[in-house]
Amino acid sequence: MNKVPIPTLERLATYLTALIELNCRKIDTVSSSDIEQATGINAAQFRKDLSYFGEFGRPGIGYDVEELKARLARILKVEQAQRVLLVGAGNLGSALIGFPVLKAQNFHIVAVFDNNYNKIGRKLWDLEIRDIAELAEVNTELQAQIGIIAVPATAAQQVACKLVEAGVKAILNFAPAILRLPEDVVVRNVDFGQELAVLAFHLTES
Amino acid sequence: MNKVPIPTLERLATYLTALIELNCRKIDTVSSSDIEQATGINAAQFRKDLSYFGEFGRPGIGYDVEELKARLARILKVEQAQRVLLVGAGNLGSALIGFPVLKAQNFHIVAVFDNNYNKIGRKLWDLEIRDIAELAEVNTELQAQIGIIAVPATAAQQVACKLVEAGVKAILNFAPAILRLPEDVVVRNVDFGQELAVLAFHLTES
DNA sequence: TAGATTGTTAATCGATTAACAATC
DNA sequence: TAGATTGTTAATCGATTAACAATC
Repeated sequence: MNKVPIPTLERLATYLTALIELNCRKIDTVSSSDIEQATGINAAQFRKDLSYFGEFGRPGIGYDVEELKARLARILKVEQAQRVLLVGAGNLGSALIGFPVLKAQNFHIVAVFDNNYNKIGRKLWDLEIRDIAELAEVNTELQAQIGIIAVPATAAQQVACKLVEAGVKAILNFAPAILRLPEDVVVRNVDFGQELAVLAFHLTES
Repeated sequence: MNKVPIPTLERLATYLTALIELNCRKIDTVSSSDIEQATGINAAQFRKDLSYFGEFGRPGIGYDVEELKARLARILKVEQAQRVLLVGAGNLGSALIGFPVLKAQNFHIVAVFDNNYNKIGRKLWDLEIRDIAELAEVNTELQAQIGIIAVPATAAQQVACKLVEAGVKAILNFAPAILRLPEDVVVRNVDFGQELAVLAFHLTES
């Protein structure tokens, strides 16, 4: 399990989604080329990706959907429910809490924080919005390891530091800001503006 | 301008964000190592990325912030306002319309569509939610080239086809689904579940 | 057994980084 | 001129794909 490439991990999540789908359709065995069919990812790539984690299939037969699904979920640590802290009770934060996909994938937002006194104390869906100052304290109880940053870019670095202080080890950052954090904290950035810019590049002059 | 790597385009957007920031701070000249400082991206990488598009700096001096910013915006086609169609008037759609970053980066959501008759005709912010069936018709007027899919995964493929029919050439897809589309249509997928799964992988057993 | 498909090694491809001559 | 920094070529690194022996 030595140094798994990030693209491999991303694809693992894609395979898992495809397997859940296949499982629903009562398909119980698949070959690597079936996976290529379903995901668009090269069959050799799929086998190579799995090889980082051991052996999963049977030569001449293929893979057991149910089993592979379970093992991938285990590798990605999504079979156990993961607690997630959300910072930022704006539109995006609200959308994330209400997003069915996250719960379906076993990620549970267990607390929301904001620094706006007009929001603190109010409810966002079924969660009370708490003061960002209480973050560390609240998390001594909750022990969440994942945090989501859904605040303006100007506040992002500061929020990130607070999350790390509170014991968070992995951060999903929606603010268009470059976060400087300790080596042992993993960050993934989602930047809608960047995504749209890459798309716009490909357009012909309008 | 032959075959620019996707990672280069993504970084271009990052440079642009950094340059806007530097410009605000009244800094008017930067070197590639200043950019490395600001973005964490290797200075040689930065120069290499620019080299796909021509010459931008002066040896011994560096780059003019104002000029570089303008030229990058032009390359990414974000100096001109881009019209964007949104499909899906749920929480995520609502968050996207209300997201200040998009407008700031010159992306304007000009129409929202849904298939839910309880929503059609209502307003989402200042936009009337329209019937998805009218998509192509509405876009003969608007001529938007970018579409955003913010619907459940089960509906994503169908929506994508409708967008393409309506003349959209670039799609930002938030549904965890693999879209099959004509070669000349560009797609970028944003999958929150996948992002969180990659993060969860890096956690130690809890 | 013959056909299918795996897991893995080797070959290819592409992207990142380093080095340096050109030049301000 | 001397020092700084570019743009680009070449070297390194890593990821993808192809090929194939092993095996069901």
